[in-house]
Amino acid sequence: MREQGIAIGALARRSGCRIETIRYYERIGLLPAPARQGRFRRYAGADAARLAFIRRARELGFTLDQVRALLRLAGADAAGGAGGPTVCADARELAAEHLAGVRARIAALRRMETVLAQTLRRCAAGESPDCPLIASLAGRPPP
Amino acid sequence: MREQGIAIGALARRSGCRIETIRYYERIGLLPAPARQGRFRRYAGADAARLAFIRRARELGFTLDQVRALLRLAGADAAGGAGGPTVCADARELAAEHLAGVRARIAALRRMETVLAQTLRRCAAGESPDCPLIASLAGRPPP
DNA sequence: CCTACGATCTGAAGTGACTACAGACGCAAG
DNA sequence: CTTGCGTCTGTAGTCACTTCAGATCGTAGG
Repeated sequence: MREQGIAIGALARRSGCRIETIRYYERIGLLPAPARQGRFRRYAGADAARLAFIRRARELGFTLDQVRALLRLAGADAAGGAGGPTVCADARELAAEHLAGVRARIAALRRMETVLAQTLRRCAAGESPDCPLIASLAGRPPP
Repeated sequence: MREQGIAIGALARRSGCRIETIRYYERIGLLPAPARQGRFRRYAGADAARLAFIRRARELGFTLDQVRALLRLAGADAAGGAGGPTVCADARELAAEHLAGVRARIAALRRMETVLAQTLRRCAAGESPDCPLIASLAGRPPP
């Protein structure tokens, strides 16, 4: 058995994470330190699965601390036993909180979008002597 | 003339920025170093107006670099002259780019929201043996 | 044989926009 | 006298990476 697992570059390609990100996750303890062949990291299937989990969670906008918690829950889940419903309830709570945050951010961005789009329309109309965007930022309200 | 201008705390209250933020803006050159009375900063009306401009721009989501550019444009605008239309066109371009970015971020957040809400519904239903959220993060797709 | 290349390694520093903290100063009221 | 307030300076911490400098290794080409 010469080559067990894959190199970090291969893992990066497979996972869509960058090499530096993978090493960063290792440094902060999100990924375990993998096996080494000489000085090179070699990743097994479990490592790749864990990284894929992290990546999906990140794509949903979870913070790394939340990902850490979700990984712990996933581990408790996989360990089996009667914890199942508790695990799901905990995960649900975490996700619900995160969803609320996402919705708040959407709302904030939409308010920005509305004002920006409105101001830009008045800019494009070009009826004012001074720039409506600059004017409204300067606190000279539109008539 | 004993007391010219207002103290940093008063400016913070008036502007809605925190004291530390005001000093931070000064450090990075977004606000000019104000006059001093002894060791205390004293802000004049122009400073307050500039800070208000910054704050409104930040509320619309512009980055500090964009705010810097907008301030320069506002200055050029106030200087008067034939630059007016050019200034407005530049500001419009800046804002249009920013608006596109805001819309992209809204779209990304909405994708997250959709997936999160969907998964949470399946979680709440509680029909699966394992947690649907954990399962989907682990790459075990829903049936 | 020498060299260039690609992949990897380590450790440190930079990003954006603040926020927090430590420790000192000066002035007024109690 | 001491307490408290408001301010000062300077430094470091946050989040999730990204970038950089400089070293090391095996292999392929000339």
